[in-house]
Amino acid sequence: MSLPRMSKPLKVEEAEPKGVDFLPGLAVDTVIFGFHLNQLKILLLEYRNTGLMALPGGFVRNTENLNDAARRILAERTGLQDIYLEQFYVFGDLTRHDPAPMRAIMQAKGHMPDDDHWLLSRFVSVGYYALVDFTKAIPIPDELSDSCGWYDLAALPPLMQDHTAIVQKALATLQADLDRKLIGFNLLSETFTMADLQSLYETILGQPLHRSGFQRKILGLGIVERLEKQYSGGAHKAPYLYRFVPNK
Amino acid sequence: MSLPRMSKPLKVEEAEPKGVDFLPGLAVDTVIFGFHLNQLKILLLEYRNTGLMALPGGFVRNTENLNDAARRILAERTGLQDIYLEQFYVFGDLTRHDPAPMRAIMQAKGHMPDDDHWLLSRFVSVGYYALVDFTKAIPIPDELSDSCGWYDLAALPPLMQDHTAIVQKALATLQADLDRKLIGFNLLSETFTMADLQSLYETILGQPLHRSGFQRKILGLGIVERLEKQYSGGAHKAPYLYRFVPNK
DNA sequence: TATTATTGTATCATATTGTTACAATAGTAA
DNA sequence: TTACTATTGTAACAATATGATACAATAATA
Repeated sequence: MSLPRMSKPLKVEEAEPKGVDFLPGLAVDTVIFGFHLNQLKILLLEYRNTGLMALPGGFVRNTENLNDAARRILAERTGLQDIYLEQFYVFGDLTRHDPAPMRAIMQAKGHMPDDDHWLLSRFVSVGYYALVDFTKAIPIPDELSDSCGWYDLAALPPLMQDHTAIVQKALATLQADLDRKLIGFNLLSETFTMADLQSLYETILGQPLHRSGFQRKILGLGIVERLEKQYSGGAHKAPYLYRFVPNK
Repeated sequence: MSLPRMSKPLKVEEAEPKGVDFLPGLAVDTVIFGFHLNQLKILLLEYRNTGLMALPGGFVRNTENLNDAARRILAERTGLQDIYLEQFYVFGDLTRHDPAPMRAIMQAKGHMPDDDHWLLSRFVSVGYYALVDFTKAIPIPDELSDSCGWYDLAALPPLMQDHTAIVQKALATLQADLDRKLIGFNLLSETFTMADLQSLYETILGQPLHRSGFQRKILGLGIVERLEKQYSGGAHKAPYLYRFVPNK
């Protein structure tokens, strides 16, 4: 969650948003997966002058669809455009309500909110996840954040509120959806080797796969086309590059 | 969605709820599946003196967990207790906002709400589904409803707001989850024949299954135990009864 | 006792998956 | 040039799963 940016008519100096512009009590948090050097990564923000790490999140405007809000929030907070986001769970336990981090964030911005300030109230948060090409998705922190960057999923820092649990739930959903949807390809570059793809699957599932069967399975699905060979400089046979063909 | 019942200190006559007791803008709608005579059924309410048909739904108290609210709402509106509900989607499009049905419901109760009444504002609704034993789940309408009963999923009446779309999404989720979870058994009685179970699967999936392979598959999973034979009076071999064994 | 409808399971064919093996490289080093 | 190494693509076989058919074993009924 975040202090949302205002729409254009307001200046940055008035960055304290009016609660009346947003659906009260409803938030969106996004878990953005990337893949690099055989590791799953997620995007985290660091709230300015607080050391608080959080998922990119925000609030839903009165005038926008929920799913559109998720895309806007991701774009505003990380700079990532046109990312397909998928709902995976709604987090609505009372135990997730903890006004302390939000108060710290507001105080770091020079605000001293009353106890009944709308940003300190209970929020139900809709979780979304997305898969992006690590090499192309260059995150840009918004004005609320000291940084916005990739963190190894296997070694996350402590996160604000219940965000660690949100990440775990997103990963579980990703694992369950891996076979049914053509998820993996969004995490790789335009072209990739079969070893790249297998490594991705193994990393998501957390278990090794048989190389021969994996290749046979993927090729049998008819969802990749073979391109030229990749001469990478290694002392071994050069692997083919593949490309995902979506229209099948 | 509904006008929620108040907690005990208030009398039925004061049934107009105070918005301040609930999370504003957030609703829960439930799709309760049953199975009877080879047909999938769902529970629908009919709002009193309006003819409006709706899913059992309601609002989330400030003091309860979201998932607990779903169970409470189902119990209050239909009388069904201790039902395991599962989230399946959040409906948050602007197009679903239509104050007309809610105004009609309130007027039928003798209220004349202002245009800015909280119940007439936009709501984001969390969809939950559940599977219940048709023979044991006897729905009881609440005081808001003329009736609460089972309707054939294949021939639903027109529903309020976007509830038809909510039902469709719930069914799609049920179909997708059928193999991964042991869903079907909640829809049958304690004991059932293999033909009962196969019919259920065929109805949910909307396609016929091969009898031999189905039996082999289910028995191979080790999730049912065979009981005595069922002498049903038909002029044919008596089928065995089976029971679901959850601890496997 | 024959007939009928249904059930449980065997059987075979086919498809899928698990596993091993091996030829084909692309570099490196002798 | 010629081994040598690591990796890749795929064949080959086994094991398992699935699709389809067949058939014996009933419970009632006529």
